[in-house]
Amino acid sequence: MKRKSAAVDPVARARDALRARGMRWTPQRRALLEVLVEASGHVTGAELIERARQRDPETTPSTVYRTLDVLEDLGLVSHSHGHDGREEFHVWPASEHAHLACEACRATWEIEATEALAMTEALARTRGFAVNLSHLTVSGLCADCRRSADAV
Amino acid sequence: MKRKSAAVDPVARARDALRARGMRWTPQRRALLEVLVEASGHVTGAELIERARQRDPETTPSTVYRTLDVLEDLGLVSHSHGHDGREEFHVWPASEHAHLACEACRATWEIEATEALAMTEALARTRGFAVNLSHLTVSGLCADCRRSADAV
DNA sequence: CTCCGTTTTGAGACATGTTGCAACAAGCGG
DNA sequence: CCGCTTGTTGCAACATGTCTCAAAACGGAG
Ligand SMILES: [Mn+2]
Ligand SMILES: [Mn+2]
Ligand SMILES: [Zn+2]
Ligand SMILES: [Zn+2]
Repeated sequence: MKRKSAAVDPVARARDALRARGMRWTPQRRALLEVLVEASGHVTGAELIERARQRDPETTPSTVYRTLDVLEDLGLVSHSHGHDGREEFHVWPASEHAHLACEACRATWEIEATEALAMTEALARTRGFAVNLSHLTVSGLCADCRRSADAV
Repeated sequence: MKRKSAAVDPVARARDALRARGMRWTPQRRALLEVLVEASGHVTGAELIERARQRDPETTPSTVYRTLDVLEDLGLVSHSHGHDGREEFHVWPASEHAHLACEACRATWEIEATEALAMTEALARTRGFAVNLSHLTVSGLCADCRRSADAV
């Protein structure tokens, strides 16, 4: 049997968060939330539209993008940027992390907060700057690709 | 009187670099190079098209973007990404640096290589990863905006 | 100077978002 | 259940790039 406890279901949590701010719970938002709970890893806006259209072919891009903005304001999703600079949404990550991306082989890795501490600490100390870790993508050459490049 | 010495003029340097690779020196590329030498700071592709059109209204976007790619391959320009993820080109920077961007007030700062060393070193040591510093943009809240946020 | 192979350009279609605005509808109060 | 208020949607236009392909032209050879 289902319980209506406050925060078990992410969809219900989103609904409550919206209503708490005087915003509305619409079928379009509900549909996107359902897509998001089934997503994992990093997903672009275009991919989310695609998936939402499988549920409802009437799905409109502008509504999806606007909803993603709202959800980001509520802290329910976050985004970083892929190689092309395109936004990639990150849904309910297990832990906050930054991203590492090899420009050559296009592989990516996640950097946990502890590993990123050296950098965030330095910027906090010297500049009082609070780094948005989830938004951060560090690109460059991974160990393997670096070796290949040296060989040339 | 003008000298044809190898590398004084950035435009000539670009021309030589292109020819050395069997690529061609065209009026379109020359025009963009002339725009670039007069640019400073960070400039988006759209802005460069705009400026190129002041010289030659026939300027075509696809040609500009392709030329920027070529120049980046040659190491003559580099890009990072602004708040919206849009590419921002950096022309012949005095020194290689990363970027710091406040999400609230939209101010930006440059981080010199020495200051970024803490991070690049850590990633090199733990992962053998070579960070592309010029491409890096760290976003978050600057000291001032952090204070304002706390006050709320 | 002319010819030719290869690179480059420009046009147009396409991809991915963003924005203004009028119509719509969620949710509240009566 | 009904009507309002106000947040939301969908459309269309716009912004910024990317990609394909035929036509143009750079630059070296003859
Ligand atoms: Mn980039
Ligand atoms: Mn972003
Ligand atoms: Zn790699
Ligand atoms: Zn700020």
